[in-house]
Amino acid sequence: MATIYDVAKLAGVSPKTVSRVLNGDAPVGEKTRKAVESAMSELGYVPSNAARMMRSNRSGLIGLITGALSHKIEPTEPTGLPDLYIVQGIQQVMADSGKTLMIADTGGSSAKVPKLVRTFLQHRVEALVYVAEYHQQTMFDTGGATCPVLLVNCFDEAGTPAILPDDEKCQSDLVAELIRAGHERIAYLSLDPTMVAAKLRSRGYRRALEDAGIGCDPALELVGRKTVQDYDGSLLNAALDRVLGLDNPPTVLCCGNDEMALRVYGMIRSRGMRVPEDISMAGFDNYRAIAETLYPPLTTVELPYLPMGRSAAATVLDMINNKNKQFAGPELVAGPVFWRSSVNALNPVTKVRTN
Amino acid sequence: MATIYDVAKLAGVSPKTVSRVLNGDAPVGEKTRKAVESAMSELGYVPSNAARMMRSNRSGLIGLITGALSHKIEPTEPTGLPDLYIVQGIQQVMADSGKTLMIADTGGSSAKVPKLVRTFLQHRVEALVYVAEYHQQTMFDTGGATCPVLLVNCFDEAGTPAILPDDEKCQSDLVAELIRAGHERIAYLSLDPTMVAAKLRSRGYRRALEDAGIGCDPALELVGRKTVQDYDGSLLNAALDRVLGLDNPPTVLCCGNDEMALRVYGMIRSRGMRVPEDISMAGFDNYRAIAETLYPPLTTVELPYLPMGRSAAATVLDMINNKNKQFAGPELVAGPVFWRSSVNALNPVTKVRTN
DNA sequence: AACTTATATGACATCGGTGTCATCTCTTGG
DNA sequence: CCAAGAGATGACACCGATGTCATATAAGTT
Repeated sequence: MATIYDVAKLAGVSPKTVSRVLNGDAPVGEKTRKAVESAMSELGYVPSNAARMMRSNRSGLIGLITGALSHKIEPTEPTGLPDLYIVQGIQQVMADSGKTLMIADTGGSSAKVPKLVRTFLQHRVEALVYVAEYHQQTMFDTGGATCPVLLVNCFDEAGTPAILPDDEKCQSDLVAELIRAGHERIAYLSLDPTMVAAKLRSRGYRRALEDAGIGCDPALELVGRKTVQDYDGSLLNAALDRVLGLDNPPTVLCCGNDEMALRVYGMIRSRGMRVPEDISMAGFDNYRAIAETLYPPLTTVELPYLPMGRSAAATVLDMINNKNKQFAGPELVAGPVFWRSSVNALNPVTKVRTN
Repeated sequence: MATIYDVAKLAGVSPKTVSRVLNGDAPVGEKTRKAVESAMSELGYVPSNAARMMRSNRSGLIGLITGALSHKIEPTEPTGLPDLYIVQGIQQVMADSGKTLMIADTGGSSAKVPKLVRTFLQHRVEALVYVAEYHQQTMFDTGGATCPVLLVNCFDEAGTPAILPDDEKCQSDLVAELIRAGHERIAYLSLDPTMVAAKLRSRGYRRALEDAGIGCDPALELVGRKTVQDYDGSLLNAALDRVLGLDNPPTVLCCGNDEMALRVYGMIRSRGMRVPEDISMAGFDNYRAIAETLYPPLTTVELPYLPMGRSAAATVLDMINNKNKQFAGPELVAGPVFWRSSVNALNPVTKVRTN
């Protein structure tokens, strides 16, 4: 591979002049520039990043650690691949910034993380980004890295800067829309409450009710799924029995996510009820394969994973450029409500968004 | 960041001795090693890959270019994300080999490729891998790279080494199973014949018939989809009319892919026919969301994208280690037939595989 | 003309490792 | 007892860029 010396010799100039042509950081005579440029293309010269970096101490690399590439990508499990979207968002912004993204996959085992971090540090990445597959608390072992670290879709006790989905606000926005549409008896079927997202969504549900001055009825708030593995739906069925059997039953069922809504659609129908005439339904995630395919299409709310990725990339670049700057609390990113026909509008409302 | 000199000074030895401890390439006294190791951990020393590389001229990097991260990941479009699986496979093998994979995404525009290649060359990648999103012919602009180049899921005129899915053998294997099950009138509804995969699958269909001594009936081979965008299904419906109206109609419908089979299921039913009692069905891709969910479950065949990725990684490593070695023709990788109840067994057969 | 300033270029050291070669100290066998 | 070989360590140059400083020429100013 040709070096800057080869180019210099062929062009009849000093290596430093070639360097100047490369970087444009000092004036170079027109004739000299031409000579250097033709020498470079003749030799197929490409500057070595390694050599460049030794001098400047800036690698231009960002290390990204994720499990996004290693899941089973099975559309039968409607998880929606959030981390892949986040990685996309990060990639988009980085590509424009001139930094190069190094992506390492954990292959599903977090035990590999320290080794991956070490490799990144050997490459002198300017920052480390860790993307989790769902909203959770983690312990990201930075192996004593001194570079900026950003967590995405997760957070830790130490208060490392993080970009998080605003589950609470999304749920609250959705419930607020339901209230605007005239509903007051709103039931909530939550996911496993040990999940961070489930807790936040429930809180958002309650906050929307309180903000509207309606108040929470504990009888309307039930757990619809106990563990991530509990797929038989018996818990959900029982919860549904209980809430529909109330003296003052709900007019809307808010589900912890779209998949649960899909199941509830079936259970509602097998009870001889219609959506939305007899009861309205709402989901969470805007998992299109479900929300748009169901009949009637499902009103839901979306966590903006792509924007989260983009925001994460912007934050990282900011951290690199302003090393001293303090980054306060986690950044929360919320997404839009998608209003579809699964909710019966008791009041005439302005549509929020139909697509 | 601590350097090897800092470690050497703290441990009271020469930098070269520290280097020896790092690489284990020469004997070091027990006491000296201990001293060096504790100095390293005390300083949090991590060797600089850039410096290391300058001397050894081996970057330990593999460049991967793909659009896998940038698609719309919409399970409503049942494409199956082949390239993402391939990337996974490559990642798995690379992680074990000690090489670091640099992944660059084209963001859907192939115009970015030369720039990405250039960035990779600056990092002195030891090989370049290009992964296409579907089986196709390409022109991969290597920008005069002198390192090994491998194409995956695509090929070019120049005969660059490539790893390809064996569409022909997969289709032929599937049809051979249908014949073993006693079928002789086998129709084939192909994808757009301008697609490489469609041509190969049709060829596999014909070869299986010829190998079995049955011979091809042109009336049984029809185009079911003209362009990638043609989703209204009118062409498919017409083709179905034609083939079902034959004096000697087929006993099986082989579809260009599982998605087409899904549509045909509906069209068959709306004609009052049952699968498989009145007519058997087969697909292609083993796109689980469809093949396992349909009733009855769909017999189909799978292109082994993950193994293709693993094979690609192994090939690349081989190319790096044996620069002189010649790599003949593209490597074709085939996958298994999944035998499900959409095919009526006219003969008693041994099951191939039910899951 | 003398002086300032801008433009254009090169010499040389340096970044942090590793390859080469030299040196020194022990063993060990003849 | 001494040569030969193994083990342990260091001095020094080098990989390919760029930062610093020096120098030479041209152009503009008083």
